[in-house]
Amino acid sequence: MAGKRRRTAEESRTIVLETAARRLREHGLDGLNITGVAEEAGISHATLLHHFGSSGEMRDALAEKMTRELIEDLVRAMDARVSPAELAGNVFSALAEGGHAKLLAWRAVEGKQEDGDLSEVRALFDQLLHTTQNVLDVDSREDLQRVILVVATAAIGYGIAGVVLTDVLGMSEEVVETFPTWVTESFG
Amino acid sequence: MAGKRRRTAEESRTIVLETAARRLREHGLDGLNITGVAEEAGISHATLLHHFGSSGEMRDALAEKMTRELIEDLVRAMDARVSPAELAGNVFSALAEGGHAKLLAWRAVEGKQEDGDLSEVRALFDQLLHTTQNVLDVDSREDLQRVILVVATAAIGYGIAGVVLTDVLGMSEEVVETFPTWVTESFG
DNA sequence: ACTACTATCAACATTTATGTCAATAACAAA
DNA sequence: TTTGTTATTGACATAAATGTTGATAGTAGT
Repeated sequence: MAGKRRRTAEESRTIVLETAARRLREHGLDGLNITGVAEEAGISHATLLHHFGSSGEMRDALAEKMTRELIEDLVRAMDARVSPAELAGNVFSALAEGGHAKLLAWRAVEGKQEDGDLSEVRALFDQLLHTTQNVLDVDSREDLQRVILVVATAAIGYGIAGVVLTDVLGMSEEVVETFPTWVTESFG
Repeated sequence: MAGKRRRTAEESRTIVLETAARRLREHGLDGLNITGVAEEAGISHATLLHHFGSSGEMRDALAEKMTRELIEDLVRAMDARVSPAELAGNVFSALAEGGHAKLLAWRAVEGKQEDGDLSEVRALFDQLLHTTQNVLDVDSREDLQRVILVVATAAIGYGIAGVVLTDVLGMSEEVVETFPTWVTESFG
């Protein structure tokens, strides 16, 4: 029926990766097969392969995109000139948010170690350490590292198992909602 | 060549599930295909299907087994008559240990909500709340819930992303090793 | 209008995963 | 020994995912 719609290569790659990210959220890893992604993206799977080379490379590209978005969220969280506790709360939210936690869970369960630009993440956390070292009430650089680590790990764990845990602990909705704030204020 | 080795049904199921658990640890979710599991377990994949019915049922059985082991580890961690901080440390270790964190990551990324015996987990955490409410230095039941939640989420996040995070934070080995203790002592 | 480039896709080919079946054989009980 | 049960498996069947190819058709530049 409809004649071929010709997009730029970048446009197609973007559509595919956005579709793949949505399917990962909604259907889990099973949603990342190229036939399904291509169909939902409205292109043939041959076209998808033309742009990415292989199924694995598409997944790698998706992981890279999601990692980049996670970093951007973290940067945004740190850019805001707010109180230390609020900054920590932003970092918590950025990490705990569903899609990002799922990215980390995915990579963990696949046994993929972070290949490439871990240096970018490293620089980011360097910045975080620098930004917070003068405002957070900690004695040493070691304590600062510990505080950041506990906030980060708690956020990730919360993003992955928060619903179940607050359930089995019988926590009220109000206590749940104020938990991120409580965590960060307990340290900030 | 070798004649048929006949095991009891339970024996075969055990061998299969142990093999599957090992493959999940070593190869990620891709390791859970029945052909691979059967081969590594030393049986035909037809036999595997005979015992489990389908690939999905084998995975469900594996998830159940791993959940049971996680609960047993938690029970063990709580049984020990130790100081509150040490108890919290044991809970931390039980959750952070590789296999268990991977189980939770797996379920999170598959979007499976806990189907069945969540009641068992609930009872366990009830016990934990009861055991700790008199020994931990907290003001209210709400604070107790928060403390347990932060220890549990930090442990899970640590099991999933601990290596990467301690790396990008540039933490020394000594600080890393004492982190679980530090977390629990900061609250206990 | 012409050309070069390449995004697009249907059809085909291949590989892998999953599931079925009928026959065999180990083991326990009668 | 005989018999019933069922764990076991090779061979086959099916389904699903991935990858390949050749032809078609937008689009930009000349």
